[in-house]
This record gives sequence, structure tokens and C-alpha cells, in this order.
Amino acid sequence: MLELGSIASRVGNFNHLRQLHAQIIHNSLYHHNYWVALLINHCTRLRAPPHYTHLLFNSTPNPNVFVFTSMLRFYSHLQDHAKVVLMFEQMQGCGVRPDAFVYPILIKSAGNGGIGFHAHVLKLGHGSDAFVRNAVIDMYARLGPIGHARKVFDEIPDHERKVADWNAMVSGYWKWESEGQAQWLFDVMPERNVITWTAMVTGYAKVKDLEAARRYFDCMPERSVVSWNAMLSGYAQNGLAEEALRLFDEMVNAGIEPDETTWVTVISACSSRGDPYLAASLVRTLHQKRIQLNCFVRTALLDMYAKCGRIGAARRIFDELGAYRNSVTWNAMISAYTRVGDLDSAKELFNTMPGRNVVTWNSMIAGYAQNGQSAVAIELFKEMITAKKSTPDEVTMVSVISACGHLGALELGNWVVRFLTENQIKLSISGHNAMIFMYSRCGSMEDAKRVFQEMATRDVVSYNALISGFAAHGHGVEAVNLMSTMKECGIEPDRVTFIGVLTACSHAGLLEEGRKVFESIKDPAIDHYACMVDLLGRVGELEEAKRTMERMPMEPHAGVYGSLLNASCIHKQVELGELAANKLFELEPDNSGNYILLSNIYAAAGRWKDVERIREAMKKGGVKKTTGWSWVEYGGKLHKFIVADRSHERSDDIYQLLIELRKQMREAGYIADKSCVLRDVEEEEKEEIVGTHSEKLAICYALLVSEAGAVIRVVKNLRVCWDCHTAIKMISKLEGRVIIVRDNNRFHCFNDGLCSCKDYW
DNA sequence: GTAGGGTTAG
Repeated sequence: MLELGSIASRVGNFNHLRQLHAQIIHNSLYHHNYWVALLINHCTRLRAPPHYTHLLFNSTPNPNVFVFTSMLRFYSHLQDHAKVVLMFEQMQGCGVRPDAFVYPILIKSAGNGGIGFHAHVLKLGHGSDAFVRNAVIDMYARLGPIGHARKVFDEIPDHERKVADWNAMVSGYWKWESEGQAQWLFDVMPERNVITWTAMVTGYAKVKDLEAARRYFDCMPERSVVSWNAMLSGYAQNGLAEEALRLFDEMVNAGIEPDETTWVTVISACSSRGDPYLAASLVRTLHQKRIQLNCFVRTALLDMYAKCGRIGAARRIFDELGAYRNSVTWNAMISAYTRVGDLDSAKELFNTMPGRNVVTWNSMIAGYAQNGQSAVAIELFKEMITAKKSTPDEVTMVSVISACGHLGALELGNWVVRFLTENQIKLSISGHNAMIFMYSRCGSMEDAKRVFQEMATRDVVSYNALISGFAAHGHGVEAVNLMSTMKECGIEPDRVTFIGVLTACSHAGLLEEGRKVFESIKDPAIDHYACMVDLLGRVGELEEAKRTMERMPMEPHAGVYGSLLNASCIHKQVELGELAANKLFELEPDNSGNYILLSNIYAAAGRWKDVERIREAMKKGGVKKTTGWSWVEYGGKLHKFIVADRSHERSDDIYQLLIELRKQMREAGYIADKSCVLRDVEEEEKEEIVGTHSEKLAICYALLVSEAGAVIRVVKNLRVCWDCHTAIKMISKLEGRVIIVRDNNRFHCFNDGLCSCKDYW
């Protein structure tokens, strides 16, 4: 028996637990409820699998109140409220009378059902038991209404009121964001303990007042590991990873032994830094200290590996966890895959995951949205609301709104906005930012401005979204002015702001403003140089563009040479174009656009042999002209087209219209634009109408639906060429309204046959 | 205590 006792006191992991279990059976002690309860309590602590624990329980012939209490505690820890209630019922069924210890567990785990237990407790006369009373206060403090907690609290005679009751109230007020009440209770309470102080640290961290949190932390008469953890996670969850890691050092130096929670928090702080060296040193420490890695720590490690780019290591942890995985583990792994763009692996996990929650859906939807698969993201969102298993929240909607913006799908966007109000989903800053983005990408600058103006608080992203919108629509002056406004409001422009403003200057031809903006950037990044080269190039200052590029403190990337090539194309500069293109052929050998641009430059100069040479080079290098999808939004649906596409239900009408259009144009004496030379050369090899590229099909569809008076939005991948121009002119004349056409990153607003963007003609 | 969201350029 003595030996058993010494084994029991050393149960540190699941194997020890099994050994103890075996010993107990070996000594025929299994029917002793004392040992069973002890085993179950170890199961709780070590988070043993439920089936193992349940087996233990089931083979106990006459469980007493201690065994039942242990089981209740076990399921309560797992947050399996249904099992807790079931166990409670079984307990009563066995004629075992619940004592005052049982009710706090029940109430804590039962969620809203706890209110029912409150009545039960009063009836059984446990109402004046200090633990039960505290559990009741704690329940109302956590679940609300907090007023009920206060009522029970006030009814306790002064001399019976314990510090735990005060603490429950303090935490409750923080939970319900009554900072003043929490503070007041803290000030008037007759005695405080380490839990009280820690609650204040947690509370101030929750309202993001980390300075106040730190003041309380520094003033604490004593600190437990929980207090350290509270301060640590306060830093970690508010994005102050550096502070968290510094505090962790302090903690170690102070000789405090970190617990599992500490490790989880520190690992998560390390994740947000994404630093593989720091990660490796943390893992070494864990090994040296022989830390038990529970599911939480392992999941945090998984996430850390993934965010440091070690997807394989992350997957190994995921596989090793096996049955111990929880939904967080799954979601972390899914996000790990979407982060690196491996959508297939992510989707595979998504499909096999048991019990998806809203975060699972959000991870997958955001994964598609962030990897250029906006249409799929929206499809998945529709599936989510049809399945009705999880309710979309703000995070879901932010991704969906952004996806609508990327597609330029205004009808869809408006439907999503209606969905928000119908389902009472409130948007915070990022939600409104996504809306600004969506509206400006869809060409509704008025709506974008309205959303921006209606916001109570705006951050740098709000300004950036609107500035980029102005940039895309050629509203240069408004973009420059908005940057001044943001400075006046005390928000500092960041990298993205400058990209937006410089792009705006570029599209509006504001050379001097652009120069000033560029000069004002303290430490211009490579993208800022690219924008500046673009601006100089477009307005025809090609020499200065070239000089700017040569003076860059870093090696120019494809964006810089691309700008130069584009400018050479606009201003028909063969030599400069060749220089830029040759660099680009090294940097992006598979990008067909560069070959086409250079060939266009040659064609414009009448150098047909060179055009032919480029075509040969493409063939030899196996460079395929990228065939993107184009699509038209109509009736809340996206009609997709690809080269030689015949899949559309109105395919015959579309091709008929195309033939008609060409006939009309030929008769009217239109001549093919030189910018389409390479395409037309390629197409001549095929049956002309079959090889028609997707944008022409999209335009034809738009033209067809316009006859029915539909709203037309032609989006994505539109290199507006000769046929398309003519078609768009026809549509907008027909409609007498503004038509927005989007090619990858630029907008073309056609009003009465005129386009705001002069790039292509 | 661990998981998910918004802005960027040729």
C-alpha cells in the first residue's frame, strides 16, 4: 500500500497513470472508490482520453459521491456539459446524494443551464454553503446578468463575505466591461489576495490598457505563476510579442517555474514574430527542461512552426497528436496550409475534420480569398450558410466582403451588406475597411467615401483603402489630399499609403506632387521606387526613370523593370524597352506579358522581324500566353469565360454577336489596333472565331444582357483591345450610363463611350 | 493558455 501511495504521488504522465492503474488492479484494490477517484482526478489533470476515463468509471461496481464528483470534474474540464449533466443524472439514479462539493462543479460547467441548478441548490438547502454561493456568483458574473451576481453578493452577511466572492465580482465586472465598477470594488474590498490583483491585471489587459495592467502587476504584494501568465498573455494578445518575451526572461531570472500556460503564451508570442531561430531556441529549452507537452502546448508549437515556415514540422505535430487533437489543432493546421497557399491540403483537412466550427469555416474562406480564389471563397460562404452548422461572424464577413471587392462584384457585395443587417452582424474597423475596399474596387467611390465618413474611428488601413480606391480611379488630387488629412488626424502614413498615393499621382499624371511625396518617404522601399519609376515613365520622363532605377540602393525587382517596360511601350522607346524586357526575361522567364509588350513595341516600330523573333523565343522557351478567366457579373452570378469557351448557356448567341460585331466594324472601316498584334497573329493560326479570347466573350455577353437593360459589370483580366473597345463603346452608348471594366489592377470607367483610362488607346 | 479577418504595385 505504501508503494502504491508513492507511485500515486509521482503520476506525471499518462504512462505513470497506466502503471498506477495496473498496480491497483494487481492489488485487487479496484473496487476501492478512493483509488478510483484518485485515478480519475489524475485523468483530469493529465487530460486523459475520455474513453479511457470512462472505462475506469464503468468498471467501478459501486461508485460513491467521490467517484461521481471526480467524473463531474473530468467532464467539466473537457467542457462537455452534456456529459456533466448525464453524469449528475446517473448519480441521482444510483441514489447517491449530491453534496455541496458537487454543485459548484455543476454550476461552473452548465453554462446557462446553471441557473436551473441555482434553484435546485436553494431547495436542497445548500444555498448558504460558501462554496455553492461563490459558484453561483461566479456563474452570474460570467454569464450575466451581472446584476444577479451582485444581488447574491449583496445578500451575503458582511462577516460571511469571502475574498473569493469579491474576486468573482471584480472579474465579472471586467468581463462585462465595467472598468469603473471593477476598480471601485477593488478599492473598497476589505482584503485582497493574489487572485484579486491578478484579476486587475487581466482586466486592464482585456481593455488593452497595458500600462495600467503593468502598474498593477508591478504593485502586487506577491505574484503567482498565474499573475505572470496574465501579464504575459496581456502582452502577447495585444501584439506586443517583444514585451512578452522580455517579461518571460524576467520571470525566468526571478526563478519562477513556468507552467503549461506560460509555455503556451510564450510560444504564441514567438509565433507572431515568425523567427525560426527564436523558435528553435525555445524548443531546445523545452527539451532541456523536459517539459510535458500537452495538447495546448503542442498546438501552440504547431502554430509556431507553421508561422516560421516549417510546415513539415507542423504537420508532424499534427499527426503525432492523433486522438488528442482538438478543433484548435485542426484549425491551426488548416491555416498553416492556406498561409503557404496549399489550398488542396487545407481543403482535405477541412473535409475530414470532425466538428467544424466558425473558425474552421473562416480559415478556409479566408484561405481562398487570400490566394486569389475569391469566387471559391464566396461559394464556400454560401455553403456555410446553407449548411447552417456554424453561424457566420464578423471575421467571416470581412473575408467575404473583401472577396467581393477582388472580384469587382457589386451586386454580390450589396447582397452581402444586406446579409449583415439581416443577421445583425456588427462590423468593427476592419469590417468597414473591407467595405471601403469593396466599394472602391467595384467603382462605387461614393459608397466608399460614405462608409469612410460614417466610421467613428479610422486607422491607417481605412485611409489606405480609400486612397488606393482614388488611385485606381485616377483621382490623384483626392488621394494626395487624403494623405494630408490623415496626417492632421495624427495617423502616420505607412508603406501602403505611399504606394497608393504614388500610384494615384502616376495614374493622374501628377509629376510634381509625386516627386514631393517620394522625397518625403524616409526610407523608400523597393515598391516605392517601382511606383516612382512608373510615374516618371508614364509622363515621359524616361531618362529620369532610368536614373532613378540606377540610383536605387537595392537590386531592382521585376516590378521596377515592368514599369520601365510599360513606359517604353507607351512612349515607343525600343532600346529602353529591350533593356527592361531582357532583364524581365531573366527574372520572370514564364511571364508571357513581358514578351507580348516587347513584341508590341517592335510592332509599333514596324520591326516585324523582331516580332517574329520574340514569338519564336516564346515557343522555344515554352512560354504560354496566360489564359486568364474573364467574367461578367449579372443577376448575382459570375459568368466566366476562357479562351475558346463554349460552356456558357448562351454560347451560340455570344459567338453570333461576335461575328456580327466584327462585320459591323469592318464595314465601318475600323483597323485593328497594333497593340493586339501578337494575339491576332496567334489567332490566325486557328479557326478565328474558335480562338477568340475570353475578354471578347465576356464583352459579348455583357452586350447581350445590356439589351435586356441589365446592369453590366465586366471584370477581371480584361486587356481591353480593339474588339472590346468597340463593344464597350457600344454598350455604354446603348445604356447611357457608366460602365466599369476591370483589368487585373486597373479600372476603366466608360461613360458615353469614353474611357477614363487612356492606357490602351 | 492554443486557431480565423481589412489596405499594395508593372
